[in-house]
Amino acid sequence: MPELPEVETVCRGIELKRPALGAIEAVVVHRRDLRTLIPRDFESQLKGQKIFRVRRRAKYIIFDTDDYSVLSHLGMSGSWRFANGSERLKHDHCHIIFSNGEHLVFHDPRRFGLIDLCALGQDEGTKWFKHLGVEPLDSHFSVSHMLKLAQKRTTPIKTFLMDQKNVVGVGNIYASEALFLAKINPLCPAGKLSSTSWSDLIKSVKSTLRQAIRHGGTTLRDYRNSDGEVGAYQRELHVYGREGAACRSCKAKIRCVSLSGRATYWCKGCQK
DNA sequence: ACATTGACCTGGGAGC
DNA sequence: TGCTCCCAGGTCAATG
Repeated sequence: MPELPEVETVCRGIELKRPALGAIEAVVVHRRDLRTLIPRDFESQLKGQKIFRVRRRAKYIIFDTDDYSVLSHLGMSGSWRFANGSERLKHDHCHIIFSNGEHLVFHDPRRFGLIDLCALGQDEGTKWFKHLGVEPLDSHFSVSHMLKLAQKRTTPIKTFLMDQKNVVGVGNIYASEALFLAKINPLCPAGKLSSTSWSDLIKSVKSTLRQAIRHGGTTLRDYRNSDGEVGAYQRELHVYGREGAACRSCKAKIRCVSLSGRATYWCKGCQK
């Protein structure tokens, strides 16, 4: 479910409450077998640690503690939420219990999510981060960089944009939305984009993601922030999920095609 | 190296 | 009500 704006929203929500949490009193793992196993010594390593920062890299949430960086990916259906008591819902797989009584709970029906641990600040060297591309809200996401990466690539630009080795954080919703805003056909081979098109696309990706963050992300079904609230960006979507509806710009019918097995929404009138 | 496909897992909605 | 089928915001391994 969650793309960059949703993950960013969760990070900010947790960071807001972080100063009041105190130290980790206990960690309870109910189910270890997520996308990979939660490390067997996860509970003992984190006990007594204090989280001093919550940050994001790509679609990963990172909790920096005294000695460790906890890496968490939400997969398609994962969430972290604050809970008061030790309530345990179906698919709650891990509770982190703080000295102020708050519980931070990882919930993930499909178990595509991930919780892992590395030494503090060593995240960039892990297998999860090693092959990640540039951050889309960073200055390194530039025309020259993307032109070079896309050189001779025949894969559709929409697929290229979603490949985390190129640029991170853009998933199925925001890829369609950014391409619509940039007026670029999602099927266009990545290597065929001119520098003008790349310039438009980079601006569109940045503004789409920033807007979505401002709206607290997109909730199509499951997504909730750490306080259990839904996002609001679903009301702003131009093409995603709107097959057959009239384009907000040219009134043509929004189309849906499958690219690399993912539903891809676009407007034939606007995106040449 | 690159492009494409299926697998991972569960739940919800559509159709019968 | 219940069954089957298809779909879902992500990533990775396997295949040409």
